[in-house]
Amino acid sequence: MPSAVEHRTGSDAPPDRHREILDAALELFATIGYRATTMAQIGDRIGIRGPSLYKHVTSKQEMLVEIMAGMMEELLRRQRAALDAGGDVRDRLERITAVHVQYHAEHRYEAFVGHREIDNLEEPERSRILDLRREYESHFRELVQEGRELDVFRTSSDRWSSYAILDMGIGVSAWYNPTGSVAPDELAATYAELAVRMLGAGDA
Amino acid sequence: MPSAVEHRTGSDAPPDRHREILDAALELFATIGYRATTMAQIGDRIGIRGPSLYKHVTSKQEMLVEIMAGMMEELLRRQRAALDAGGDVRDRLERITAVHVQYHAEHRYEAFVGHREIDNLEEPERSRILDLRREYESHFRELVQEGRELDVFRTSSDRWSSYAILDMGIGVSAWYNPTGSVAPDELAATYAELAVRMLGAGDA
DNA sequence: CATCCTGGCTAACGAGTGTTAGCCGAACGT
DNA sequence: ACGTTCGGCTAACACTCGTTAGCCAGGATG
Repeated sequence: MPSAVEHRTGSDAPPDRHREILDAALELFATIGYRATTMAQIGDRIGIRGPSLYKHVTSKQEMLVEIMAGMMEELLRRQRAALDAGGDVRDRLERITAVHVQYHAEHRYEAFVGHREIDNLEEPERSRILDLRREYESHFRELVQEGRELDVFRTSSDRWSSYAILDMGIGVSAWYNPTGSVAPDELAATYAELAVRMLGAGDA
Repeated sequence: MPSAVEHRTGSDAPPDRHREILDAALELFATIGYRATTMAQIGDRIGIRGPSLYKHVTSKQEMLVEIMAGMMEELLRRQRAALDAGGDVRDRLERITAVHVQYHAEHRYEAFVGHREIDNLEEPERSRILDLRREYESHFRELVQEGRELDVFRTSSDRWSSYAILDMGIGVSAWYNPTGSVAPDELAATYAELAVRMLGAGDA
């Protein structure tokens, strides 16, 4: 289920301009930033002029909202699925870490924009998305805490450890190269292992 | 050696406008971003008008250059000192990790801007600073590699592990609260421990 | 006292940009 | 055939913002 529609080859398949525009915008937002991106540039990417975009989207700001809300909701959805799959604390922490990293590799543009452009969202969307993010982060913290109380994890601070895991995953979206030789799920598994080792529950 | 000059209390002590302006700019760049920050806002912070800034700085872009170059050079300086202090691989890795984290906590604005605004630097400054960053990162990777070859560290990839350590430190600059109860050096020590555990060299 | 320098100010320019208005050709339904 | 809708286009508006020009008060300097 690829989210990008590539070059129009001829004139078959319905263009789905809305998606096409959002994909172009996403790439530009990720590459040069929301404020630096102009409507004309987005139009260029799909071969139309800037003002023509308004036949398909309502504003630049709304495009950012759509991208960021979609990103955060999808991320939470996957995290919840990982948690609902059950297992012991360590299993669940490995799974949500893997989900976290895999998403940040597979959807590095969405993830990168999702973290970098929050302050360019106008209220009330900004607060709404920050709430989602807090919920997302809290699942890591609660799991680390649970593991520590069960003596599965050893850590001096649930908060710092969970932030460390979160941040090393977020970092992936900044350097991951999809044309490289490492697959997202491979990277995810490696990072999950790093995380549990960090929490003092390595397989030694 | 605090870099910020706070509220003018009266009219003593030379204002050192240049520093004052850079500090105001830094705070704004970190808070709302380089492109979103206007010269008028920077002026507001120190009680003068936007155009008056040009009596002390040459341009907005040059302020960004000064901030980012200063940050990266200072970071490298500290890292080199940590490496030159010697010790075995594990000692050195713990030390550069601690330096990394401590700087990102103590100078979270500089660090945050340093990573977020790179693409807003015009060439050739951008390339120059990216070179410094690559050098900085390579020291982590080389140390991880050295440790792995000596069987001190166990890791499936020097590159990924070192990126993980780097990114969890960078993340600190985004969430660290200087008015909180945790001191930068305390956090640094904790993260250094997390790092070596991650590399399979925990004290267990 | 006269002069100059420092560092503020306002006014204005010029470039860039999101968005709106209004036009028009092509495809399509009836 | 004909009207309507879709989705392009150009022109233009409204506004923001970095930067420059030019003025002036006040203190330092001779």
